[in-house]
Amino acid sequence: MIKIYNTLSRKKEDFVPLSGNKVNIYTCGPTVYDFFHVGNARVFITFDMVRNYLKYRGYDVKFVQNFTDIDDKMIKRANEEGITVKELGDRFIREYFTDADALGIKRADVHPRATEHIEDIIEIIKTLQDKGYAYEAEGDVYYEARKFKDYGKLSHQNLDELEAGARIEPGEKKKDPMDFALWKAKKPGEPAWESPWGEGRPGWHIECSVMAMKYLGKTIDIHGGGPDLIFPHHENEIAQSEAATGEPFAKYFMHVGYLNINNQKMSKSLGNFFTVRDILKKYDPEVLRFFMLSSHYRSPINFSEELMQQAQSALERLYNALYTLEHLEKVTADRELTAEEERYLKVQQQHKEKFVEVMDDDFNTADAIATIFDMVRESNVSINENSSRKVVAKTLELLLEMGNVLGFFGKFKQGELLDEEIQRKIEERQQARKARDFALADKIRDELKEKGIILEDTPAGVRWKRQN
RNA sequence: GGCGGCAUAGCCAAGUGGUAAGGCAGAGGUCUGCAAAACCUUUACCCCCAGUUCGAAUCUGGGUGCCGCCUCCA
Repeated sequence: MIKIYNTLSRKKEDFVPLSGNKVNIYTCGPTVYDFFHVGNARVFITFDMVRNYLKYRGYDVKFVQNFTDIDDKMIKRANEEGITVKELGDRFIREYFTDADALGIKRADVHPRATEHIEDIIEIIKTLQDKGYAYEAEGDVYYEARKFKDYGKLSHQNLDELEAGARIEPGEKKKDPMDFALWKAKKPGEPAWESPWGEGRPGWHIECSVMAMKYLGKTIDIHGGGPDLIFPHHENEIAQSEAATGEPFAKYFMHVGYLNINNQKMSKSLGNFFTVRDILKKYDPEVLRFFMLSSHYRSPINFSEELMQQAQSALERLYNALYTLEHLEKVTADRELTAEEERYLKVQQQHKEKFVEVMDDDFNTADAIATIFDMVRESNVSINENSSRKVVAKTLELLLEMGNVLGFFGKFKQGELLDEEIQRKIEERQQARKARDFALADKIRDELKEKGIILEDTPAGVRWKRQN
């Protein structure tokens, strides 16, 4: 039984989908006004992992992640760049996919854009107005928070407490500080759409309610996002959606922990801001992914060069085991298993069961990675050139299976062949070694290293791998 | 002021009642022409104090420190 920590109850709950083995997930995607940063990346990677794992466990997952392509930041940036909001959005949606693809984040089933759902948004706002939850004020439309009696159930605050901390901006047309905009009247120079309230654009929160509902139905199984979305964004989504449909908006809310820099929240004003694009200049994307999944998704994590280095070394250990197994698969004999090998496979099977057990427990990827390391040690100790090929193949298969669930081992190309020239060089070096001409042997090894091929001499022959 | 989180080895990080997984780094060793990889050995008063319990890193109370949300923010 999979357990998920639900922000609504602040408890781990048994995961029971609403409808059989179908699971609908909606996560709040980026506002596409810039490259996304490592904090965003953590959220995307986390939900990619969640989605993978649920599929691995046999669920039929439908995954939707939106692009916010109209809001204050979009307008501001577009003006700075002297381009339209549409052009800005198009550009950074492309950039999103470039980085997300690199990180091994799979495409959602639907990536809806807010600006392509203006009609749907207007419909819902009208519904809210008809039901008495929304009011118009000089071309703006606001949601009246006090009308929704469950307001605050996600962030576990009551309205009066919230209101004590709230500010009213000068010139606001709200009746109450906790009310929030569903529709904003056009200001000079802003993109706008026709509506029953005049020209304007949607507020931020309503887009997610509308798109989630449109693609996944009135109630979704899992809704997720970054920690700072709990309030007000998700709180407001609940208020809008549940007022409009009369049904629960989402069964489980999952929120990822912060990614900090030097134990502080990343922010542009502190100058501790890293885009994924920058990180990938220095590190392999999979290292970033490994780093993220080395901690539980709800824990805050610190980002630093040192930790990236550690992650890189750790990942390398995993890859080394893979390369060794692949090499052994070529040189071992195809024969029946020994009793010892049967026992070994049983132990490996237990590691895999442990992997599933800890992943079932609210996606404990840190523990899951530990089971992969356990399996690797077992393999390194027990498997060698005298092993049965079946055992080698089975080990490799298990490792790849577990690694792939977490999105690792994307660079491991099984059965990859070196081109003939390199192959010839390796043989030439072996001849030199046999003749004890180590100067030549080392020279060849260095030459190949420059081409990114690392040679390692093992009892089972020469093993090669690609650098990084 | 309201709400919440965190504190485990040099670094990172699992672990919610039975005396501490895993990784990185360090030291020593084995193997090896060298290198690499791998393996073995080695490193923890679980922030402090009190309590509950046969037994607590794990539960309770108090304290200290750090962080976050309550305002756009992943």
